[in-house]
Parts: sequence; structure tokens; C-alpha cells
Amino acid sequence: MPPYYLTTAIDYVNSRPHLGTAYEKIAADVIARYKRLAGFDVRFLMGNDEHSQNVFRQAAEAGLPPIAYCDQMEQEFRQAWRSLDISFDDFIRTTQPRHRAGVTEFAARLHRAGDIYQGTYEGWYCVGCEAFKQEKDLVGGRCPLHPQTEPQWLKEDNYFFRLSKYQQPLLDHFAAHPEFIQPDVRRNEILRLIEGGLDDVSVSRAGQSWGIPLPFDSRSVVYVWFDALINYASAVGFGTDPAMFEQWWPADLHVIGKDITRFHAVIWPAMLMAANLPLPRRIFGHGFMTKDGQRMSKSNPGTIIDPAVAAARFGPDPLRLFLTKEIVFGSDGDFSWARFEEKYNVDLANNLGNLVNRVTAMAERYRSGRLAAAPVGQRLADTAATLMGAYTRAMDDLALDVACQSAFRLVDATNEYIAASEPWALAKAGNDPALDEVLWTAAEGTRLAAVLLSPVMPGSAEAILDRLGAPVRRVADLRWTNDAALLTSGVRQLTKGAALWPRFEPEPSPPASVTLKETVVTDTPPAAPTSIPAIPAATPAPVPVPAPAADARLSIDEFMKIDLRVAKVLTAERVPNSKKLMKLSVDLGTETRTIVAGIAEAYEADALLGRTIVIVANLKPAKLMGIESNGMVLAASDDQGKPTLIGFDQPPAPGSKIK
RNA sequence: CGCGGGGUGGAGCAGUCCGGUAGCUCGUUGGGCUCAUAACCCAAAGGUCGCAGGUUCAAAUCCUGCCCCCGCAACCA
Repeated sequence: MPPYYLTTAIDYVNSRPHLGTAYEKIAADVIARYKRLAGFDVRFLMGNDEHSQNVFRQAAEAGLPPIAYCDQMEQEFRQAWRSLDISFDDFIRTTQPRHRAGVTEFAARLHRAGDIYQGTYEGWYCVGCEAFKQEKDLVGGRCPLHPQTEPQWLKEDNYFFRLSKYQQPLLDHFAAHPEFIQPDVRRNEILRLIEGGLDDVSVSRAGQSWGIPLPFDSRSVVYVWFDALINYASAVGFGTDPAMFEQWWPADLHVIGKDITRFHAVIWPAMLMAANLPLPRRIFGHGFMTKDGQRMSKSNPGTIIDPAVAAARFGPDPLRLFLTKEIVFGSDGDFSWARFEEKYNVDLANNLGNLVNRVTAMAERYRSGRLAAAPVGQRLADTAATLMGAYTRAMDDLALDVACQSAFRLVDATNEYIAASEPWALAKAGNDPALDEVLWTAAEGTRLAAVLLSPVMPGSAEAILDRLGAPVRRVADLRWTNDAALLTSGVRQLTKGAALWPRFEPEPSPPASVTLKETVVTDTPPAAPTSIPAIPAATPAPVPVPAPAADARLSIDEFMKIDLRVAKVLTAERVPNSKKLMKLSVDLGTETRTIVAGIAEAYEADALLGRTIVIVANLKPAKLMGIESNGMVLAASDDQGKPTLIGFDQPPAPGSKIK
């Protein structure tokens, strides 16, 4: 069997997986499963990226050694992927010995090749932050967070990768391999970037412990992104198992997000050239997910969807189908509960599920479930042949959405075939040969649709094949050459079971007077499913509920550290060129303060004048759009991030303490 | 001139690279069927393809200008 090695990006472990990361894994999983179906020896790699300073900090905050924190996160991620039925063959962590060995070897090679050289990074360094600061981040020559300490002009010894040297070789490679980076928009973007000239890049950080030491200078660690990219090689034995590496490298496909295409399409290939290794065959930069049209972001909690919650709605397969079929692979896509439910009803309840139901019901009713092979109806056979061609072409082009549509056209064609051949009429007329042919053909059309959909909906495909009494029912055993055709031999025992996807009946919509904007949007489904989906995940996993922090409650002393005060707005003006910021001067009784608040989207300046508000009075100053803010205005935020100011029924005197 | 995405029947989207009858899903209307999950099948209505110019025998598609919406970053202390 020819090998096929594909990877997803490895994930930062400083937050739990969300629907966007899940989308990437699902898409890659569909490709992996399709390749297995097509007869390839597939190796599907995923993993976690652990050597980031954020992770180090996050662990410290959680009071854990970094590695223990990463161990925990690994379980979270594995659990999430299991609940989505992701069939990865290997899961790499950048803290594993095999990866350290790979990175060490890689860095040594580039160093030997003369493509890593020592340089210095110069800049302002704040001892308080333990970080370099850009000139623009300093306020009056001081770090805004540590105004007492004098920033130092530091030179840090740093190692650089000679990326500039590979500009022309990269352009040559792009010219010779137009399919190297897809889709085309990404390719053009990267081409322009390379044509614009490439600068050498820093590949090391000095004075840090959380990372992989440079083999030629143990005082420095490998920069996290350099470290991370090498996972694709180290996972198949680079630096540890030459025979294995020989077998799997180069990777056939890197599935990544569009935000990291430049790392994968520019730096990574250049690194491989420098190491004298073959380049991956294809890189695909998929788009991003939005929720109800809004970018998923942490500052907008209503947009964050837990993939396990989405999968728990109807089971993992409807989610996998929705993301694969409804989003043009390569473009951005939107998720909304309403659309998800609609597509569930249309595709699964009405069409595929109903088809399985009517086929098995007719088999039971007319033939006690037992069907013997019969000639296949020509009109369906012709349609099926066309659709299978379209399906494989689409899959091979990574047009996953188009492939799904082809599969569903076969579902439609089978439904149409049944309507046109009217088996119920044949039964009444006692036309047994014709009835046998129609029942067999309909069962075969349905079985074939299940095979085509098996990469997208593996658990469901097995359930369907089972009911159809198909000769091969386990997804892992399906082979394109044997199973992807309308069969004309054998005897089957079909079983009608409970509906695979019971129709979802939405709650009656709220009164029309409630405008959508004011409806609070949450990240949980609007209503519970009316019945439990019949198809469990291959590995049923309980929905993980985020564990509440052990005891996050404050003591009264801690609370008292926060100085909340009543303040009266004296002046208010929008900060020029800003979208959200309003500059306020407020009366605190004893003094007048300038505060910059992110409320300009919700409040007009005039409406704020004279208003009594609540502020945090003892916050460290911060500079926003060049204006120093001395406090924070308290406001409630809805899930869309829109603030509503706190008010009083009787305005107290400015300066009053709040507790 | 910060970067990027988008404007196509009532809703949500494809099609735009490579010009040639504007397509899909939902919804609406009418009909059919009764094997099936009020499902399925057939048919119909409904579109100045954001606006204005230009190129062309021919423009949703190519060129120019403009308008509008949405992300990201700057800015949510």
C-alpha cells in the first residue's frame, strides 16, 4: 500500500480546544479516512505545542510544574478529539524525548550547513517584565507596568537562520510545484511575500529554561516556532529512527490554519532545504470559523463554542458533516445553532435517515428483510457512476464540501429512484422480479452513499451498513476497490431500527417584538434535542464539564484591596481614530481623574455628561491610544461585548466608597 | 492610504482565477405519492448578481472609480 502521511498543526496548550481547532482536526480526519478508504497506508499526526512562554506562565499560575500542566492539557485535547471521532495515528508533544532529539539534530544540521549564525538582538529591556520592549511601548522612556525601574538597553546573543538565502530556491519550488500551497489565495499571498524579500529570522531565545537547548550553545533555547515546525519530522523518526523517517518523509499534506501559512510555506520549506531534506508535497491553509458572523475570540465569550458541546447536540457525525459540507474548504465558515439544526433536519433526518428507514422498512414488509441480488436499475447505476467520479475528483482536490455534496446527490438520486419506480405499486401488482430489482437497487444506492460518507460520518456509516446487512460493515475494512460500486451478488438480511436521526423540532420562535440584537446569545444550544441520537460516538465520551477552580473565592481582605468609588462624569469625548475608546474626566470628590473606557460603541459622549458611574480607583495607570487612563469604569458586558454602565437609583456623592 | 474578507431571488450560500442559458439549501405556492421520520417526488413563482463607467459580438465574471458591511491589529485596565 502506498504511504500517505498527513498532519494538522500542533496546538498551543494555553487554552482548551474550541470549534475552530476542532474544524481543522475534523477536516484532516476526513482526508485521512478517505485516503484509508482509497487504499493508502495512512499515518495521521496531531499533537500539542508545549514550549511556549505562555504555557510556562499558565502553569505557574495554576501552581503546577510546566510538564504537569502539559500532561493535563494533553488529556483535555485527547478527550476532545476522541469525542469527535478523530482517527489520529500518533500524537506528538514537543516535550517528548523523540522531539527533543529531532530538534537537536535539526538545529545541528543547519548550524553545520552554515545557515545558522550568531547575531545580537538589541533593544530596551524591562527587568520588571523580563522582556524586551518596543520603543512604542515605552511611556516617557519607562515601561508602563514598571514606571519605577529604568529600562535597560540590552544586547542578547541570538542565533539567526539564513532565511534570506532561500528566497530564490523557494520561488523556484513554487514555480515547479503549483500545488505546493493551496488554496490559490494563500499561494498568491505567500508569493508576494517572498518576492518582497526575506529577512533572516531569530531562532533562539537566551536565558530561558522552558525549551530545547541549542546543541551548539546550551545557554540558549530554540525559539518556540522553530521547535514546533520540526514536530512533523521528529514524529516520524527524524533524529531517532532513520528507517522510519525514510519510510514516511516527506509529508504528503500539512493541514493548517490560514494564519500560519507563512511559517509553513516559507520558513519550514527553507529549513528543510537547509537541512537537505525533501519538502512536504502539499500545504493546505484552511479558513477560520465564525459564530453567528463574529470571529471567535476569548474577549467575546458568546462566540466560543466547545466542540464537545456541539458534538453532544446530535452526536459527533452531524457536526462533522456540517463543518465539512457547509463550509467551502479553504474559506471562512460560519457556525450557528439554527443553521446546524436546519442542516441536521434536511440532510440527516429528511434525506439520508429517511432513506435508510424506507429502504429497510420495505425490505421487511415485502421480503421479511431478506434481499437477494438482482440486476441493478440502470438509471440509478448511471447516476451513481457519474457521482462517484465527481466524488473522487473532489476529494483528491481537497474540495471536501463538493465531495459531500456528491454523496448527498446519490442520496437524492436514490430517493428519486424509489419514487419513480414505485415499489409499493409493484408489490400490489405482484410483480416480483421488478420489485426485487427495485429493492436491491435502492439498498445498494443507500449502501454506496454510506460508503462515500464514511470518511465524514464513520459511526453513522457503520450503523447504516449494519442495517443494510452489507457484506463489509466496519469502516476500517471498507476499500474503494471492493465496496464503492453497486454490487450485483449476495444475499442480505436488512433490519429496520429506530430512526437514526430523529427530526429536530425547534422551539416556537420568540415574539417578533424582541429584536435579535437584544437577545442574549449563549454558547449552548437553545433547546435540548427531543430524543437521543441513535448513533453513539465510536468511543462514547461524556461531555467534559470544565472543572471549577478548587476554591477561587476571595477573602474579604482581598476584596477590600479593590477601591471602588462613585464618580461623576465631567467631560466625555471620543478618542480620535479609535473605535471603542471614550476619554472621560470624572469627579472623584477629592480629585479629577482622566479615564479611558472602551464604551464608545454603546454610549454617545453627550449622554454620559453628568452621569454617576462606578470606577476602580486604585488601578495602575495604563496608556491607551496614547492617553493615560487612571482607573476603570465598571460596566456589564453582554456576550457581544457591548457594555452597560452601572447606575444608581439615587446618585451618591462623588468619591463615596463602594463596598 | 494599516491588513484581510464580503455585498448574487425572502434567508443562508456556491459560481468570479479561465467571460457564453445565474446554481444549491431553506422558505413560499400548486400538484403527486403513501414504502418512509408531517418525511419523499414533480412543478411553479421569485434575481437591475452593491453603484457608475469602460473593454467585448457577449460581463456576476475582465478593467477603472465609488458606496456599504464584517473581521484582525492599533484600543476593550
